[in-house]
Amino acid sequence: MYKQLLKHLSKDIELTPEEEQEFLSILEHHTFLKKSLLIQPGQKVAKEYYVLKGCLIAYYLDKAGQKHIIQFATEDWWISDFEAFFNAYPAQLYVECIEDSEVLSLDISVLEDLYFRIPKFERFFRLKITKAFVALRNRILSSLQKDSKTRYLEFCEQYPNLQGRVANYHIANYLGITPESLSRLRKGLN
Amino acid sequence: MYKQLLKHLSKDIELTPEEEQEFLSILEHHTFLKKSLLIQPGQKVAKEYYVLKGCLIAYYLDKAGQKHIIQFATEDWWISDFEAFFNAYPAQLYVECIEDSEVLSLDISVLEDLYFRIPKFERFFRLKITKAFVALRNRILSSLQKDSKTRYLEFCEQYPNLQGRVANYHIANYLGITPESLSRLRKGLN
DNA sequence: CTTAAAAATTGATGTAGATCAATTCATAGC
DNA sequence: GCTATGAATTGATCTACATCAATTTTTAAG
Repeated sequence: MYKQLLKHLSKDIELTPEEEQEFLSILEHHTFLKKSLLIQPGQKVAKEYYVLKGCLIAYYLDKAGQKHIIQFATEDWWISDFEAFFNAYPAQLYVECIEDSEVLSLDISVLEDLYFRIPKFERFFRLKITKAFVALRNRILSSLQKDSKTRYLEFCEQYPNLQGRVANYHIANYLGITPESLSRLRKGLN
Repeated sequence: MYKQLLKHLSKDIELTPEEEQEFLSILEHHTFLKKSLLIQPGQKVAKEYYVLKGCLIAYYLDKAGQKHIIQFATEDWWISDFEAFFNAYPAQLYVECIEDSEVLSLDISVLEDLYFRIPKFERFFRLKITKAFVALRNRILSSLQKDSKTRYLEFCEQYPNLQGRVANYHIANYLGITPESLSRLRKGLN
């Protein structure tokens, strides 16, 4: 069941079988239906989520109250509300399932405790967020070269397995354009 | 001399005097003149840099060969080429001084070694990059609400100490607009 | 202080993509 | 299968910002 997850961990850190078991033991398994919310503003406990199956969207609200998609997460992705780590809440996060999904969750306080006992996990999550940082920075770069056709093509390349699974208006939101513009843009690609 | 840096570390981790000394001992001190480059493509060794004094710009190149500013770093900021950590180089980074600057550097391989000996440092840099991630994500949010006047005002709020130190064409580049547009936009603010 | 080079401003014009409105297409519930 | 609701497309128009070109202002060097 969790073979994929352990393989995923083993790319960055080497764990003993006991450590693997310890990690698995602090995870909680959930199934969420399409359209349900994993994270929403005002939630008391911060968690890390690991997607086993299905697809999630992370939305952020800006000051104008607009939702913006900042990330799609599918199988084998981690997603979390990093602001919660610092008890700082300028922006507000929603995480919504757009497909029925299976997810593992990990309470931040339990995770912090694990970091102290087994620093290898601190290493794992440091590497993970560093990669996320790089990916996010590349998104800023591509948004600065503000040609939306190129950005759409990059999106398709980057998420080939999302074709047909994610609504076009979600993709448009992610790209920062309107659904109408995306529609015209796609038309122009044939 | 390094009081500020130690204070900075102590916000996130508690170090013994010996650990503090060990950390300071692996740092190298440099002074760079205005317009010199700390990091440029093709550089063999990856480093972390800590700005003691002055101001640095991190530029990235996109596929079209255009430089885009993705970050300004002043006193007490860390800056580094995270892609180098993974030996992956899709994007190319320049870090340039726009003022005469004093900088401490830390070799990545030495740092990795330190992580194993004293995991607290892994913790420190995990927290640091998590904060950087949050800041970057907020930039994406503000770039999605693509009203450049608002974005400029946010920039001014976020970097109040850069007023007059950074050229307007650098700010325009950072915001993803032309210097002409920034000029008109600023005019409209009076 | 003078001069050259770089930065900032201003003006005129063009364009990508927004907005608003209407229509067609797809999906889900009965 | 039919109907209702949400998604996607298409068209017409508008606007923020880009681009190109010229001018003024600032900065740095001799």
